[in-house]
Amino acid sequence: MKQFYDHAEIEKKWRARWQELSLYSVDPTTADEGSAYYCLDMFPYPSGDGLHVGHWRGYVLSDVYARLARLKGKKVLHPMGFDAFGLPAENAAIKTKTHPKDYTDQAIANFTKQLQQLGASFDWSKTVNTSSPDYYRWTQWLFLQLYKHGHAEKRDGQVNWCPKDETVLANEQVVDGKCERCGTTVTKKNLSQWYFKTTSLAQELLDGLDQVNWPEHVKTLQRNWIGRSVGAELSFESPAGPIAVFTTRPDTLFGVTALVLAPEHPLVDKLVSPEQRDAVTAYLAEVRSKTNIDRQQQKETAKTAVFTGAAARVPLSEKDVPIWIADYVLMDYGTGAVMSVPAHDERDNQFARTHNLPVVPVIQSDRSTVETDPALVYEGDGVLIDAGEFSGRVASEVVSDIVAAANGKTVVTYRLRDWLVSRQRYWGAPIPIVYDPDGTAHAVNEEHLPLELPTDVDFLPGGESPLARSAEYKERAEKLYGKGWRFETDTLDTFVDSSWYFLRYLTPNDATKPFDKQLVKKRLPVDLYIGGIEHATLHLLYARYIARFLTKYGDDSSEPYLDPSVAEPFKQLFNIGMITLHGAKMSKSKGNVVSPDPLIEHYGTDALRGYELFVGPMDIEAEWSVNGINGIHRFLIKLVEEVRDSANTESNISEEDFDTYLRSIDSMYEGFRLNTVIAEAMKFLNKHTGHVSSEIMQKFAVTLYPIFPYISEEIYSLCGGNKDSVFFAPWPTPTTTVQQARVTVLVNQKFVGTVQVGEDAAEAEVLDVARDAGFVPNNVQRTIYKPGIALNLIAPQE
RNA sequence: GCCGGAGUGGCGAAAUGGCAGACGCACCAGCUUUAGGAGCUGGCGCCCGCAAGGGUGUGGAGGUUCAAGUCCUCUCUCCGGCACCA
Repeated sequence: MKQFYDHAEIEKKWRARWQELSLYSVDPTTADEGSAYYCLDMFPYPSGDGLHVGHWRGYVLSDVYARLARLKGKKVLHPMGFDAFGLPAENAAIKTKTHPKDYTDQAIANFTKQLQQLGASFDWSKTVNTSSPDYYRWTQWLFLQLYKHGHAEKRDGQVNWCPKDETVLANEQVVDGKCERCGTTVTKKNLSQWYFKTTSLAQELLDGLDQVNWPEHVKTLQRNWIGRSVGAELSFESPAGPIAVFTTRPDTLFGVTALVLAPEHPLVDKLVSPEQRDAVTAYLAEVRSKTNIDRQQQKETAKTAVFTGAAARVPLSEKDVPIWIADYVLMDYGTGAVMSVPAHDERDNQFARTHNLPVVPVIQSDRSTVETDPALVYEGDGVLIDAGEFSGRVASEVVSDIVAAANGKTVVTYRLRDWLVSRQRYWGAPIPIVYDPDGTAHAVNEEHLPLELPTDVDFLPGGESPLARSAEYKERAEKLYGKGWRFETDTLDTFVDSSWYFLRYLTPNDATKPFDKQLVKKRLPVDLYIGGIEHATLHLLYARYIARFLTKYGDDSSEPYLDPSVAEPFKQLFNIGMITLHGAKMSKSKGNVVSPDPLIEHYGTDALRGYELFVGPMDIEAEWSVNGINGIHRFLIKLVEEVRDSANTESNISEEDFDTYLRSIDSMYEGFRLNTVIAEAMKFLNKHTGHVSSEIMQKFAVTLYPIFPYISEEIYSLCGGNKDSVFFAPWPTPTTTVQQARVTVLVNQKFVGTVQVGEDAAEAEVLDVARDAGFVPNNVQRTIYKPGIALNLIAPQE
């Protein structure tokens, strides 16, 4: 049968035709607001390993929606580019002793070729490459705008350090205490680094989630990551001055038995008494030697801590409590100081019991009144006891009174940390900062952008940026800015590159500005963004932050860089389920990569596209098994055979039949249920084999085109489709009216079947239809009709 | 611990509260054959039965309803995320 479906021939023919017609190249300026459709893939990191069948799934999915939108009359922008800076290229280059640029350019060439095999409708005239100076000059420009508005700043702090990659990492890049890229256990280091102040937009980032059509679990991940909590800041007097304490439970103030500071708290040194000096010094040294992992593991064990020798006065109660230092208190959350209430907080309780501090219950509960076990912690609500003038009142109801009486203020705190963007690596965009001879930072002049990567360096990592070893880079700074001036030698996190690429796709070659504000307003937000869940708290958060920044701040005038309508850049997000093999994500290092090449060779691109979608629901992980592709292939063969036969067959397909099919797949396409779209198409063909007329087949081909573009073109043209390509065909619309209501027929309260009737059908009409369907017994005495829902027939029992 | 999501044949999975298992894979039987790991026809949840047919069935226990995989309550298991965040 194969001679009738020569996929290689068909693909070759139509690929050439598409090329000739420049079908997928879109001028973004032509669309009006209503017809613009932006279908975006999370752009890939071009690794030398190439594409596997897992990568395919997302690109096929986005292509389906790009083509579908086109058939429905949209002016579709469907670009593809490369997130080309980053560690893997650098590491691969080190390993193979090539330059990262050569490695990357080659990988991009290879990727491009492989992406073209997909038969996807990418507009390659819009492509971007983040490692190209034409692109990263604008990444640097972006940094300078953030700097100008106080959103980029350099500061000392304890940072996550990956000893293997020899670079710092952002909080989001540390997963389970390990480096997201290489899995090495992350350690701490004190370094002066550049940060973007994501925390200053935390509330906006949280609120914006309510406006986007994203999967609920992704929104939840971001909400958890931002981690808003409302509490109060109270001031405790100490010998070293007032100490601010953040708490979410001001109602437990009277139960405070200690004040605990983070080891890095600035007042530690001033507070320590001479007798405790040695003990504190030893403890701080011990803390410094611990990794994050060590520190976290104490959660289950005892809490280490040391007494400072000083005391603090608790507001309102005016009691004096000891001041301790413990590493379970984090300097970068809240104020770095915690009021310890062991009776009503699990951690404080562990701490207090380890160090023999008193446990004082101040909220009455069944347990605390009856029991005397200090290990019992009651975190719920209740009536206050031993709480001065507040005794006898309900804890949750006196929070604001206590805050006011203690001269505190209500504050909101976030778990989100600022985004650490410095990297001590070579293959990234140089941070456009120059230091004067005194070491003061200055923005690089915009006319000096792009600040290009020096090429005269050995880029082996060594704990400081390879850029610091470049003689040329040093000379360049002095030449431009004067003797003793030097450039910042760290490079930017690659997530900065990818935080704005979707803006650049509209004007990828504009040498005068990073993006066109008016065009962006017209084309964004992105209508459909497709990518993996792994970016839920990385890329998606960073890109939202940058978009927020650009819509909030502007050049010199009051006008923002971007129209506020783009504050949420991704209107709809779809998370593509990963393809696994033997339960694991495909990767070359695990050796479980399935290449698409032999499958394309044997079954064709269309069959592989279809199978990628048919393996299961698109948002669910799917285990790869090659067996199923046969079924898709057989369907395509049948399709071609049907076309061969259709010239001289009489159709037995009513308009209703086709419309029923059409309505089903329409709603399935809408709901991303592409596995069932394919199932419906199979069902339709199976049912009507031998009886599909050319006319119906033409329409059928259009409905299959988003998924199977090559074969659809072929059968469309064989059936007399009179356009150059299905691309210009209209999406079929139903010609018949639908029978809206499905009415249930019951006899003596017992279900006998359902009938389809018009939405506002009268009882008599429903009864007629039910009788025709054989549901109505002869001896019906009475009928009860709930319009549009159920028809109950009462008949005497035999 | 907190927050999400999911449990349906041998497998991937379908099912606006209305005849569970569509569609496909695998398997079985028969046919065909120019070889088959090709094609065609039929069968295929489980139990009883030669069959017609009957019973039973969507992790478990209750409930709502004429009717529940679907809605409600409780519960078990698995997956994902966050977690010493005050």
